[in-house]
Amino acid sequence: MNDQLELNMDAYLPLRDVVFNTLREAILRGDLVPGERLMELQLAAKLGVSRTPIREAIRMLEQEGLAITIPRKGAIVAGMTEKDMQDVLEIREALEELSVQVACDKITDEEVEKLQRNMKNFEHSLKSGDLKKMALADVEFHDVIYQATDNPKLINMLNNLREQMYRYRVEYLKNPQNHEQLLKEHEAIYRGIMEKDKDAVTEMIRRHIRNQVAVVKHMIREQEK
Amino acid sequence: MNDQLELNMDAYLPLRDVVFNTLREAILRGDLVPGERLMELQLAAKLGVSRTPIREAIRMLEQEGLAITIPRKGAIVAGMTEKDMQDVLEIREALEELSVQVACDKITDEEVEKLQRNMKNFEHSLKSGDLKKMALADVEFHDVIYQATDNPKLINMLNNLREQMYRYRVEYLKNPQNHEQLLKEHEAIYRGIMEKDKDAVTEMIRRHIRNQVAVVKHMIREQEK
DNA sequence: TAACATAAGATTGTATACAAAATACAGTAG
DNA sequence: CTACTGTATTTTGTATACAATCTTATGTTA
Repeated sequence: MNDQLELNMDAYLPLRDVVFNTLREAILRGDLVPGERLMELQLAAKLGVSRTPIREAIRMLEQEGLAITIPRKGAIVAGMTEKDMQDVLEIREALEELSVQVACDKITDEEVEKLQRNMKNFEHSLKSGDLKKMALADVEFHDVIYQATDNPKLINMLNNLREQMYRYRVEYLKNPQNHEQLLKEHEAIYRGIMEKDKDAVTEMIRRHIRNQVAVVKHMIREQEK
Repeated sequence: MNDQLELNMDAYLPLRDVVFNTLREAILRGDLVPGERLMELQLAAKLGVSRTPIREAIRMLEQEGLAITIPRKGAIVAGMTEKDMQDVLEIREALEELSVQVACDKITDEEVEKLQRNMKNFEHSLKSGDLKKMALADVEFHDVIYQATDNPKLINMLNNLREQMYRYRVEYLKNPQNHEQLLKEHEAIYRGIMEKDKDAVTEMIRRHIRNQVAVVKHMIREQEK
């Protein structure tokens, strides 16, 4: 059923990392759905490797919150209830606020320019109608801010939190009603950071996150049926 | 040299979890020092298990930031530079602030009572002079606040962040000069939460964290020599 | 038919075996 | 003495084998 599962052997990485990336993306894309069992032998056969790298990849997924394993019963893809999403967004709000505040202090002129470019790029992507492009452009916009914090651990956490809602993100972008709103918010965030107005930009990023809560929650409620 | 390494086989857990906990504690205690190599065969021999659970445990440590592995070269215990600590505390400050704010909204009367008990317990532990006791009582005090947030992901993150500075925590408590200060801060935090005064308690927890920064930084600087 | 016991099969847990890469080292040429 | 090269050793990467546990199916009894 999951015939999308295919190894990318380009890079000369240990198989555990290749398997980890493959499974991670499959989960985030929704090819592997919450609750689905991750059976070692089955995955090993499908990916053409032995159980060893599969097991190690599962340990890594586990620590990222993407899989849950019950000893001697096996691993399943972690689901996300409405409560889980609320919890994630609560944390994300705090850390996104932190990141824009730090960014106001540390961002360089080049990075501000890059932020502007990526904002415009996002605007273009909305017109293209290509969902993948939009999602990528959105990520790239926020990434400039993350990078500007110069705090690798924070960047890592934010990427992780964002990843957790990736499945719903694409759905969110499908609805053109959200586009104008998103664009306005990006512009306001950009302006705030450019002017290093911490209070304004904190308020903006807060709204930016909160606007996503209701929509994503609604989607989860649909899905849980 | 690390003869402290010993497996605790009480619980009926998969060996990977037992090994993970063992190594984690050894790292946090400082028995395994930053930069030290985690060699599979050596650890397997020392702990009396095969390489398989060792490798899986290392994958888990990696994801927690306690170990770093370079493909085909092996894993080493992750170190903490002054910059790393600063980064951790920056994040911790934001999440501790979040946790007290949420706690103000959600904490129950029983939990407030428990907070008071744990505060007094911490006070007693200071008088006892037992460092382990102090560290535990301190953890228990803050844990009440964490639990009150009713956000398991947040609790997990905060525990993880706190863990990262555990090695320095004990050193911090060794100096009696810090005791009175700590006690005052705990009292102020308790009072703020009891009165649900978000602004006050946010300010207090911020100070509580920041007071640790200078001291811990100093210790790292000593250690890096 | 329902409840249960039991055996067969499937799946995870752990150890081991073998392959590939990295490292250490000895010897040699310059 | 230094730099290099080839070899031996160590260490990690991956696959496989065997054991323990869990699941499922089957059949038996009430």
